Amino acid sequence: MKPTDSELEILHVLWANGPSTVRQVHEKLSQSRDIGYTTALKLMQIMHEKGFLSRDEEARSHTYTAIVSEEDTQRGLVDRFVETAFRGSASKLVMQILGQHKASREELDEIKKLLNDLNRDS
Amino acid sequence: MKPTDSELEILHVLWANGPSTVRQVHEKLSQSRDIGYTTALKLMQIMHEKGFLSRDEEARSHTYTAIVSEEDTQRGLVDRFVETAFRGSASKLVMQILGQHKASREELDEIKKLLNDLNRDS
DNA sequence: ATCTATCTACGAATAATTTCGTAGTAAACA
DNA sequence: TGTTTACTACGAAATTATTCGTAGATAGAT
Repeated sequence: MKPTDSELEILHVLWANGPSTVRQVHEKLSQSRDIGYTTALKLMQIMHEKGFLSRDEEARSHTYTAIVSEEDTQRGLVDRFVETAFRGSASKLVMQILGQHKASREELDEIKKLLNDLNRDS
Repeated sequence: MKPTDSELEILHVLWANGPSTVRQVHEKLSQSRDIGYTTALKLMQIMHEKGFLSRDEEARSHTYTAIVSEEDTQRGLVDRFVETAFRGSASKLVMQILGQHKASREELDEIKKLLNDLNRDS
């Protein structure tokens, strides 16, 4: 299933920092936007119900861990996005990005290398 | 502002077919999913209010035209998507896609050409 | 002239998401 | 021991998106 935008914010924190308490996640989120503690709590509870997060209830403050991987999640999101925004044409999406200079010189080189590797295989 | 998923469906029809009546759009949408006529109507009315579509009310069946361009819209969507799903790293998104073999050989070649051109400019 | 089909407008139900307040409980502290 | 602090659970409000039914008007057909 697809995480919502708010859920993604939380996943990013957990992916970057590893298993965390609500307090820790809330602290991180607070750096970029206004959000109440119980809002973060509720979101993480819901994500636990949905199976996005596991929860260690040993300590009084539970520790949450992302069950879904960053790669798998992003793959799903990209699939959906390509479908809705680009009617299935992934290459049009890539062209859009590259045309926008959304990547630095180094990144472009990295992408080029990947492309060459792909060509070699196929 | 960002069009919703349903609104994007309609925009895609208008971008592909040019100015159309609700009837025509509804017909197209019906090909891919179940949707009532008045649902399509309502959506297009809302999109008109939001400024996504212009409307010619001369005839009894109004003719709607996409005001926002496909490119601009997609640019906005990509920006947002890169932000929420990839924390701002466009190149990670590109790598994701290319790694997924989501593009055909020809498309890959086209992308490579674009990359070369970009390198030349910068 | 009447009936039928087609159109718009509008209200409202439903669902999904986001938000936070309150209550209850346990721990830490004075 | 009593008070303050920190935590979870839960309910529910607010918002946004999606859906469609109904009413009223107009055009076209009989």
